[in-house]
Amino acid sequence: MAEDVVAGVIRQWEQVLPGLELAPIAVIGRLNRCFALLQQAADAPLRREGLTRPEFDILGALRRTDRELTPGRIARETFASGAAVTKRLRQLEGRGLLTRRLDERDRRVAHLSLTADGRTLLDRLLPEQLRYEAALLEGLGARSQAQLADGLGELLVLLEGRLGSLVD
Amino acid sequence: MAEDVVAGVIRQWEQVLPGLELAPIAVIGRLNRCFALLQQAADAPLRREGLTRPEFDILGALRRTDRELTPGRIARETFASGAAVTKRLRQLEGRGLLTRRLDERDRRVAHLSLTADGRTLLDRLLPEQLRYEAALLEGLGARSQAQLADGLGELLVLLEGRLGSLVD
DNA sequence: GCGCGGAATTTTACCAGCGAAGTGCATTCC
DNA sequence: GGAATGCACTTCGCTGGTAAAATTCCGCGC
Repeated sequence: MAEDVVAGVIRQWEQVLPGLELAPIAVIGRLNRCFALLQQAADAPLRREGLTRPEFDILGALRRTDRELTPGRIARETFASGAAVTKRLRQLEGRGLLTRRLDERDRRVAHLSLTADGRTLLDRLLPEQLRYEAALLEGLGARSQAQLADGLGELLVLLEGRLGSLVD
Repeated sequence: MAEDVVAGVIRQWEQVLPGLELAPIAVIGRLNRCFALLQQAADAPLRREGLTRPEFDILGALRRTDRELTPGRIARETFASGAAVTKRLRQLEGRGLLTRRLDERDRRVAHLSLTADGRTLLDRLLPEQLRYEAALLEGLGARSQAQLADGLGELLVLLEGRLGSLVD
């Protein structure tokens, strides 16, 4: 079995500063690297359509919840800051992928929904994107994949819970 | 066992667009979220010292390889673009954490190394950072943690190999 | 009803990173 | 030896992100 970069890094540390508890690197370091590589690799189909991953996430959130969402809700749904969402909405609205409807009762809030174009684009792009991602993960084998998904799920629960308590 | 956000997302998709192969989301979607949360949470000790994670990585690369490195080497070692490294080096050099020595044979290249200050800072910060990360992961249990590290390692090997071939 | 607290969103100012172009240098090849 | 090629690094212009302030508005308490 080939060795990944991080294993080498860990060995270096052991040699230079022995006695450290390096286990976190094995998880967090690898996670960081995987993310960096995936970001480069995994969004190719999106980029062909001129979409970034966060933009795609917004379209996806609208599609899968299957109703209008407010900017604030989208921000929470996609783990993004309000300001970032504002910019992305403007961009997507400009491309005609979604529309904005003002609330009559509370005029601070807007309700966003996919246009026909936006919906068509997403419905075409999502399966393509999923196939592409599946191809990337192919070498893993179903078993490892499920195991990895489980582990990440546990971690996610943990982090979601812990955020705010340990943050300092 | 509590459920993570992504499980909910997957269920939504199943309901709205049944028949899609959603397995990749279980891995890649979770990985993305974990990364986002970790980035917020895990770098608190670094930020207290006014360091970003990529800057810390540079200091770490110099410390653990235990010799001078060129900017290019650092870029490869830390998975960053050349331009990004240039900026970070300037920053770190300005703070007196590392020094630049010009090569005499080839005056294009510089050799960077930690100053005493930089080394002291890293040697103090690294254990602190590791303890902090360990605390974040604590709830996982050693078994899950090792399993997760393994899975991520496999994935990393896969991605390292595949990059360049599938990128389009 | 009127003002105040606070919420939802946008705007502003700024910073980090990227790709591409630029600079300076070594080396190769005639 | 001198042009040509190509490398190591930096600079430049731009895009996209954030934090904090500004804007707009609701609804409560008096």
